[in-house]
Amino acid sequence: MENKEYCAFLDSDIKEEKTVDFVRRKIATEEKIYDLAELFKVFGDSTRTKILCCLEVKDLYVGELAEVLNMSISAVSHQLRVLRNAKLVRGIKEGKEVKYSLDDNHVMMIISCGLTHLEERD
Amino acid sequence: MENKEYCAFLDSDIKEEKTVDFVRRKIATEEKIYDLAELFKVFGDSTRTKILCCLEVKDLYVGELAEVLNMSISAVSHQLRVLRNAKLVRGIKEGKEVKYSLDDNHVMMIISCGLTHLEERD
DNA sequence: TGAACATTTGAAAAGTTGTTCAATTATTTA
DNA sequence: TAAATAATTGAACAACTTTTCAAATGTTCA
Repeated sequence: MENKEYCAFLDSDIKEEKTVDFVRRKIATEEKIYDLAELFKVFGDSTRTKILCCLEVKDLYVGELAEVLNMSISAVSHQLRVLRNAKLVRGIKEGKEVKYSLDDNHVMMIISCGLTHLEERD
Repeated sequence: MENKEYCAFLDSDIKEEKTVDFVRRKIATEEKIYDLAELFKVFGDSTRTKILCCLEVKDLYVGELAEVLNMSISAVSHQLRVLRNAKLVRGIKEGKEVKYSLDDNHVMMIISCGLTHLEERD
């Protein structure tokens, strides 16, 4: 900074340094960005996205989901665990069966946002 | 359907069949869900999400992004291509350098949706 | 209690993704 | 024109993900 009026070369160096620091200071924390990416990763698989779309229509048992998706019950169950861990769906035991439903209303908001982008993009 | 009043066993079979068909009919097309998952996959990596957060603060050159993220220029460039293909960012050549910016305003809407979910979840 | 059913779980195989390294392209400037 | 700089690209490797298969868990009901 004290070199400002004496040396144009150093000055431009300092300016660039500032841009980087400025951006670093303004963006969300490392941790928040990591969590955000983890959340989107969950939406980033068409099996899981399809499960979410199904559950928006109607709460469903694991076996029903498997039938709709044309997939093995085991594969669906594995994906349901991922969705459960991300708190996107919830499973409630009803006798032998487990009925799944969307866990909160942001799920469909996020999906709608995505669909809007797709529509305006193409 | 014509068995309805004669056979409870068959009837419950038919009901279950209907649920599956109902859900299948109501959800978005296979293709739309696939595209949606592909879009979210792009957000599902913390390097890329961080790039988007940086570009929200300020348009930046590839080298500046690399410095902010503390990554190689090559790694950043590879990720910028993914973001470009998804039409989330745009690069404009300025001499030797390329200045990147967010391609549309849904990008930050999608990210905000995600952040809101995270905040209300924890 | 034991058979039948729905779901979950763990491990392995097949496929995908992200980073690195080296080479290439494109632009500026000496 | 040659050297320097910024960015892109392709191939290879390591790390991770998704599905499958087999086994385990938990619940109902005969």
